[in-house]
Amino acid sequence: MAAIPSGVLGALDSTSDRAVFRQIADQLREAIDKGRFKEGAKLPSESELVEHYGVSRMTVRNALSVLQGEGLVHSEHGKGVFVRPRPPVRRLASDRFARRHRDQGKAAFTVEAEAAGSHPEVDSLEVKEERPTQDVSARLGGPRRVLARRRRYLLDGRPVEFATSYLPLDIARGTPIAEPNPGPGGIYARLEELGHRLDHFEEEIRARMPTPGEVKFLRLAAGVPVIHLIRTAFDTEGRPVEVCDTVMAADAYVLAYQLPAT
Amino acid sequence: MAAIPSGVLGALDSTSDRAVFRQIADQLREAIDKGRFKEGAKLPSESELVEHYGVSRMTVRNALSVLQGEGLVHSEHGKGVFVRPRPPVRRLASDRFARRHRDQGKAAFTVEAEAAGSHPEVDSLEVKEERPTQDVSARLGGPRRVLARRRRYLLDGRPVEFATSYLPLDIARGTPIAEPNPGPGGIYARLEELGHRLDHFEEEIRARMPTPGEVKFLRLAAGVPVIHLIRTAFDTEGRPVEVCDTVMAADAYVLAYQLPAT
DNA sequence: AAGTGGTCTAGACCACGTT
DNA sequence: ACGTGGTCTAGACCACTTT
Repeated sequence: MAAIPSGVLGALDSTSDRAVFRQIADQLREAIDKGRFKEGAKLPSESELVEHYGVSRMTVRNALSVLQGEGLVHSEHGKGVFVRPRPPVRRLASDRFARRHRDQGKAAFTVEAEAAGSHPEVDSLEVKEERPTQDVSARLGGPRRVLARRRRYLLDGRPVEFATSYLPLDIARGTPIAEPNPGPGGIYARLEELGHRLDHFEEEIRARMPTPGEVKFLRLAAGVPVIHLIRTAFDTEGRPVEVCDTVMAADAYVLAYQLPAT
Repeated sequence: MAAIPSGVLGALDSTSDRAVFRQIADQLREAIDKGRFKEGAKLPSESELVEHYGVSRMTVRNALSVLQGEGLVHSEHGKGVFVRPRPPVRRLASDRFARRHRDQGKAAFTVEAEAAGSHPEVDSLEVKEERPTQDVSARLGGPRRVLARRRRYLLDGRPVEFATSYLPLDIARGTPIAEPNPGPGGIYARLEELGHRLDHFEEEIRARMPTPGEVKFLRLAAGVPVIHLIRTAFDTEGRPVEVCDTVMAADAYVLAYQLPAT
């Protein structure tokens, strides 16, 4: 067991009334912030920290779990605890649904990811008719049944987003929208071909900790929240024609919007 | 010590390879989801859970800390562990900076909160000149010094948001913008009076776990992320005239935007 | 085989809140 | 005084990864 290089971590202040595990967490956090442990670097092992600070292992683990909760580090069984690297971030611009981005043969996600040098994938596509939740139904004007399109997006093998689109059956049934692959330009292009010219979108954004199911499906590290985005698309007659419910790994996204000053 | 009512929590599955503390967390989570423990209700005490499941106290605490990390429960020293109630949510609409909302004598936050029946407060106002971070400087076109306006917003005594506005000195120095109270309509009204008619805003949104400082300042419960919003205001000549850096308690906000389909 | 983190036990003492 | 959660110890055994 290697000793911890001197100067990297300090000593405990026994006169302080701050809990020992918090002091240890503070020192590790500071060392990370100051770059003494760089992104992806391995922290001292639990037993090294036990020896360095002269405390029990549970106290050290308590300190490390604080940092995990903050999203600063992640642990790998049998390997160690590492400073969590920041994954590449996907920027969603407010013009991402502009008609001009809809002309290509590929989905917007694919085009954009390849432009950024990433390898995009879409999986777990499910298309079925179902009964909407009360919230989705209300947003769509009260239909009793809807078409649901579910898919998961991955960048370079990492799942980053899980989305479900809901459309009223009277619009979507029997159209390419009900097919797994709706064709070039996606369902928005199909909606316009069906006479529902899109007028605007409304988006609602929340952030929260993920459910255990979301942790699994998005392979989220500890301390990573999700962004929950609900978008409603309106046609030029003011009718809501689609609700898209999206859960995103918060460390993989930055959302950008432009607001008028008028 | 009261026994736990039968039927509320099940028994452990010793044949499962799922860790015991996870099984306990699963059962408590399910009981909360199904409403067997309602918002604000007290969970069984640690010693009750110890007795019910026949495990050690650390195992029970481990289970409870899982739920805390998910933001489902919070603990109060000496009192118990409670299902975390959802605080009232503040909805930020995309027209919140429209000129028509700027005519009143009060700040937008105050007007809106009172309309919603809440008691708004603004505190810890600090106005000073300082050297901007590299990021803020770049967004403002590269000034070496800026005016910084810091304030914290509270609703019904609870801090919900902490914001700092940065403005180039050549615009703000010696104007009402550099005063603690910039007057009716806020700094955007003053900017327009100074000849910087506002054209549009750009907002960037991220979500992450809070730093220890943010936890303290916003009195955040465990398992509550923050929404980090950076807004840049542009005048009609295309010049960035303000950058506002805002950290919000994620459980107190929903952001709403409207996007054009063009 | 050796080192790492993951789980669990059975205690102990303390600080906080209520009765 | 008593029940609550907060902190800490000193072990134990296990599962995973690397040597």
